[in-house]
Amino acid sequence: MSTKTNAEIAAAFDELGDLYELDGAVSYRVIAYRTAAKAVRDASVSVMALTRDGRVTELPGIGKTLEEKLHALDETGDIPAAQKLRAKFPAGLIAVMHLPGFGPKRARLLYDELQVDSLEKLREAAEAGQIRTLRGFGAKVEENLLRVLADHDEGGSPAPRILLSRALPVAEQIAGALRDHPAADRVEIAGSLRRLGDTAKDIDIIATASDPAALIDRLRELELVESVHASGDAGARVVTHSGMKVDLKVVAPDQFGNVLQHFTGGKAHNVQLREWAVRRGLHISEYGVLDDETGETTRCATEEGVYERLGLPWIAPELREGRGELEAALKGELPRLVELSDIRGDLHCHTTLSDGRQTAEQMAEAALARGYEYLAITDHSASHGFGDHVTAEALEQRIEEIAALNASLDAIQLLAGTEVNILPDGSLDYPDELLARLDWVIASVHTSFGMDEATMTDRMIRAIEHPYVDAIGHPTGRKIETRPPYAIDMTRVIAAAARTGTMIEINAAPDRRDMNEIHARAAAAAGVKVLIDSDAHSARNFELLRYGIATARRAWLTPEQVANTRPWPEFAALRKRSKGAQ
DNA sequence: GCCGTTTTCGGCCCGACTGTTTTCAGTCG
Repeated sequence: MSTKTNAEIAAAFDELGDLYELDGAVSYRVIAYRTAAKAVRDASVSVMALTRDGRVTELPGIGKTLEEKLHALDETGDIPAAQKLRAKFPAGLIAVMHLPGFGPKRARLLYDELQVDSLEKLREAAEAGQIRTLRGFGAKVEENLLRVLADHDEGGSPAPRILLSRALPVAEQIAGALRDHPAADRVEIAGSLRRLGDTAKDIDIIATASDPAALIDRLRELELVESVHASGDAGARVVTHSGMKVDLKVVAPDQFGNVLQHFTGGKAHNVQLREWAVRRGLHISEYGVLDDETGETTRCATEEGVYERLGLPWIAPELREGRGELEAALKGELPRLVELSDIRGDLHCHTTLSDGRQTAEQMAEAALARGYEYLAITDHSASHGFGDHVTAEALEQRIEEIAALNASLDAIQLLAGTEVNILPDGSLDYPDELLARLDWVIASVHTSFGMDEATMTDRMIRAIEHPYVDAIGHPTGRKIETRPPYAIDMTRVIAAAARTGTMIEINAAPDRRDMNEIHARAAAAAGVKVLIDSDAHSARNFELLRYGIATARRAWLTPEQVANTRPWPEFAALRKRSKGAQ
C-alpha cells in the first residue's frame, strides 16, 4: 500500500471531525480534528514518515490518540472509528451539514425527525413544507434552503476566490484613491490580500478619517464602483465593475491597530493569539485588549501596539497563518524575511526565440533598469511542443549572440541558458555536450502530466541528478485557477535536490506560485537553495516577481535561503556546474 | 482530543448575524 500524502491524511481527519460532529461529540473533540487536519496540511515534511519515526506528536495538535489513528491509517488504509461512523451516517448527510446556513445540529435533527439523508430528500421535505414544522426551524429557513438548493443545482460556486494578481492591484488603486482624499488619515488593506495569499475572497480596507462620511462618499463615487450594497456611518460595502466586493471600515484612530489586526487574520493566527492571551488573563477582540485583573480594555492606535500589549514583537502579515509564528515571536526567532529589494538577478525568462515577446537585448535592458546584476535567458527547448521550440542549432547560435551582448553590456551579466524539457523518462531534449556549453540550465516538465506519483517523481529526480541541470522550474506544474499539481512526491524531490546541490524555483507567475509556500519552506529547511524567478515572457512581466517574493515570505524564507539574493560571483559559484568544475 | 510561565485535570477565542425565540441556539468568519 502506498504511503498516504499529507493532503490525504488531512482529508481523513476532516472527515472524522465531520462524523464526530454529526454524532454529537463535544465540540472540542471536533475542533481538535480540524486543528490536526490543518497542522498536517501545513506540515513541511511527510507526516506518515514522522509517524513511522515515532515523532509525529511533535506536531502541534497531534497527541497520543491521533498518533494511534495515523498508525491505523498507515497499516490498514483507514481509521476504524471513521468506518464505524460511516455505517451510522449516510454520506449525503455530510453534504446537508455543509450547506450554507446548516450545520451538524440542524443536519442531525433533519435526519432524526424526517429521515433526511441526502440533498434530494432535503428538497422533498422542504417542498412538502415539512421543515417548518420542526422545532427551531421556520418558514424563513425553508425559503432560504430552497434558494440554496437552487444555487447548488446551477453549480453555483460559493463566492469564487480571486487570484491575488487580479485583486491586489484593484485594492491598491482603491486604497490609493482613498489616501489621496483630504479627509483620510490612515488607509490600509487587510484580510488575506494583506497576507498575500494565492487568492482572496474580497477586498477589506480599514481606515481612519477626520470626516468619515466624506471618505465613505469618496469610495462610493469611484469610477470602478458598479454598485453600493451597504453604506453607513462606519463604512460601506460596494462591488466593482469587475465583480469584486470591497468592504471599507472607518474606525476611531485609537482602535485602528485592534481593527487592522483583527481583520488581517488569518483565522488560525487570531485563534491562537486569543487562546495565548487568555492564559495570561487577557481577551483580544477587534475592540481592544481586555485585562481580567483591572477590567479595563486597552485600545491600540497601531498594530505594533496590539502585539506589544501581549508582550510580542510585531509579526509580518505573511506569517499570520498559525504555522508556528507565535512560538517564534515569543522566542525572538522570527525570520528576517526576504524582500524584493534583496533580489539581484532573475534566472528564468523567455524571448522571441521561443514564446516571449521581446528580444534578449530588450529583456537585458529591462533587467538592468530593475537594478539586476544578472539575467539568464532561458527559452524553451527542442521539443517544447507548442511550435516555439528552439533547435540545437538555434541554441548554439544563441550562445554566440549572448556572448556578443555581454561584451556590449557592462553592468549586467547575461547567462546563455535554456528551460529544457524533462521528457517522460527523465532525460532532457538537448545533448549533454550542448548543455555543458551553456551558463545555466533550468529543467521543467511541460508534457505527460498524467503519470502516477512514483513515475513522475522518478522522472523529476533523474533530471535533478543530471550534472548540467542547475535548477528545477515550477516543480508541481499547478495553475492555481485551472490545473491541479501533477502527482509528485515533493519530499523525495527536495531530498534529491539537497543531495545534488540542485536549486528549486519559486515561479512567480501569479497563477503558478510554484513551488508553493509549504514546499518552499521544506526545501529551505532541507538546505536547498531556493530561486525566485519571474518566468517573464515580456519585459513587463518582471513586475510579477513580487508574487514570488510573497510566496517566499509566506514560506518564512530569509535572503540567505534564496540563491538569487547573492551578488553575481557568489551566485555563479553556487551553480552545480561551477561546483563540479572545482 | 489536546495541553500546561496557574494546571497531568479541567479547562479550551470572540463577536456578529439570523431566525427563532420571549432569552437563545446555531452558524459564520
